[in-house]
Amino acid sequence: MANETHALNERAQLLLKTLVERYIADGQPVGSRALSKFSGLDLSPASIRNVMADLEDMGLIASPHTSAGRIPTPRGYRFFVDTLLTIKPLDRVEINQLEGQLQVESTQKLVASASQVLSEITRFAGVVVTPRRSAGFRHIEFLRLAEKRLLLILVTAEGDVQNRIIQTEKAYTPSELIEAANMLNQNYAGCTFEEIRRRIQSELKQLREDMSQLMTAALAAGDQAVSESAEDVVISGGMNLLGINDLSSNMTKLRDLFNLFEHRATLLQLLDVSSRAQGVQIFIGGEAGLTPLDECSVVTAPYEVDGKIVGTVGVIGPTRMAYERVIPIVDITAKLLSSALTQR
Amino acid sequence: MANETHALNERAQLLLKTLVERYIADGQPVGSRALSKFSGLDLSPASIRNVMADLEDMGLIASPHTSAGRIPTPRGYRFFVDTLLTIKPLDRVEINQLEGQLQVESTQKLVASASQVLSEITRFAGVVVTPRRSAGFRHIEFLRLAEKRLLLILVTAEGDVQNRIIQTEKAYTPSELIEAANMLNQNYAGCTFEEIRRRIQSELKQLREDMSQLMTAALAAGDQAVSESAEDVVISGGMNLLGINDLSSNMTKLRDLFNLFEHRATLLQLLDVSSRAQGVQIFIGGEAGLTPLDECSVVTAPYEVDGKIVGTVGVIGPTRMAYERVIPIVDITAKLLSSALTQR
DNA sequence: CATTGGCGCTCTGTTGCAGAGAGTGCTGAG
DNA sequence: CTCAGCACTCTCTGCAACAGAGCGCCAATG
Repeated sequence: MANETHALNERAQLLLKTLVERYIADGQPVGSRALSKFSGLDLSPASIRNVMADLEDMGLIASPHTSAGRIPTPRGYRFFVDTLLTIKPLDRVEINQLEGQLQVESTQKLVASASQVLSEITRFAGVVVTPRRSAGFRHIEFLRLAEKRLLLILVTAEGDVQNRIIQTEKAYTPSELIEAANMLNQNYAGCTFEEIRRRIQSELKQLREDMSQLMTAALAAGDQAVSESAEDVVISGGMNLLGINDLSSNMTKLRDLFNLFEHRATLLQLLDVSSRAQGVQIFIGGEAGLTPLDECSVVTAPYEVDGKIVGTVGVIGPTRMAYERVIPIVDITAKLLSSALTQR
Repeated sequence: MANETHALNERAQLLLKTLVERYIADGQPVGSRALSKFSGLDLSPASIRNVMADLEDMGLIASPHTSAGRIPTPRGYRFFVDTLLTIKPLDRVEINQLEGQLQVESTQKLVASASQVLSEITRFAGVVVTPRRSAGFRHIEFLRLAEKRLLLILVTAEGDVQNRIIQTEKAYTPSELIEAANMLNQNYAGCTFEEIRRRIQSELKQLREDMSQLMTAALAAGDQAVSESAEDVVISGGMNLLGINDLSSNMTKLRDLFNLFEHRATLLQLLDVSSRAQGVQIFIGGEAGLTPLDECSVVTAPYEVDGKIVGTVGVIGPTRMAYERVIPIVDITAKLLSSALTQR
């Protein structure tokens, strides 16, 4: 027993690799005979059994019961994706296809379509964390709808547009509205609402009474607009997971999973962690500490605007997924999203 | 055998009613003994068996196999909801609860929250068809974002706000933009874009060249905004259907159902039909002609704006659902939605 | 000493079978 | 018309037997 240390010899690694690949392809436990056929090595099943016993001792594979083949453990998957996996880059064609399906009209649509594209192309669930907004604005405008109803139009620093209808106590004249908008735009564009509030507070006495009312109403609406469109997670194609028999065998587990989807908060936490890392990250099984994700893996990649990470895209699927395909897809999607968001 | 005609005598009706009620409550086929216990009539199981045989002959109930109890057929359900069902109106409390959960901020939110409320309160899937927009506008505004980028703000006749970013070939001055917006607002407010297009075409020569370019860009954007926000169906809580064992017993059926959800077009067709009727409508099983809805029922009610029907709300659940609860819920939701939409 | 063929062991999945339980249809009596 | 009783049918469960798959171990081999 020389190889009980962490260093797997080359043969053991190759065997583990083919075992994982075959299991991902078939979904069936892999036996020594099958492995001897597909490994490429010219070894008899008996020899392979010895190696498999070692791999099992190291906690990389396990057998569901004495007389079935072996399947990878979470640790086995981890070793596989970390050191054995050979990812093939995407075709130019596939990249174009991805790019073509992103809807660039607005940030919201962009994010939603990214999630949808991921789910469609991988046939798993696509998730995207929407960018956290900096609470500033680029431009503000009032539009008179009715006697005492105003439409507040807010162009955020990211170039996104928000609308809010506000009720006022007093009826403002068009010129008053223009004056107020001008004042906000000229003096405070780029500031957060908190900053504006502080500064206005100190200048309050100089403002006409009616104007200050309008200002505070606008600030409140702005705050609300920003907080409402805070970080959130968009999930597409959750239904796809129904088709995965790895999961659907266990109805309760599946329902737990969907429950997790509805409670976005916990999911957000997981995805936030991933946004601290640089490239593609992979969470296998319950690594994230979320039990409902027991037999799932999460593949994520952060995306950025102007070089700053603002969110995360990813895919949730069964642990037994074709990583070599999913990883580049998530990677490219994150990059496409980054460039689409930076352009605007 | 005098009662083989369509006229069910009172006793048979009562028995059918309790049978359906018990089946809806238990989900188990109902046998003659159970029926004799719960019907309230003082009959022995043997007599009841005679009546049940009649009901089976008429196609109102059926047995899954020789020695199980009976379950209602689709025709049985239909008869039940048409003539036997006693619906109890909602509590004041429940109505308030419903009302409280509707988010009235915008039409979109209102519709989305209606769907969500329905799904949460019934624990089935909630569906709402968004109102088809009349293609007119109430107010239009241009906002300068950058050199040649304008933000077009469109307040629709329904009071909804749409934004569109348009690229122009020429850089317009603020005063030109205001002039263009004023012209559109003063002359064409309330018209459809098609009308405006026709009228502008004839007046084209009188317009300055650069202005006409801006106008046509605005019209195109307006058209797009309107067509994009055409009729659509919003589905909430599709996941709820996972919990229904009536359906989850059959994974394939469940998947078909979710496929139907993704292809909104077909669903839209069904819900459109329902909008022609006046009050609550119930589609049982495949009555709608959609096979994936085999073991489902759809309960719908149209909602209106200013007395004109503009959309449909409803619930999709298992055929074995508590109609006496679901029907008033859908009914009230439609009414609340109507009044919320009419107020604005 | 790594490799290999062989043998016994264990576990699963399927099949056949018997018995219990549930519910029906029918019949004959009140 | 109602009802008790009886035979019949169908499902469900547990049990036993059996084939298949795969492993571990051991002894033989180059």
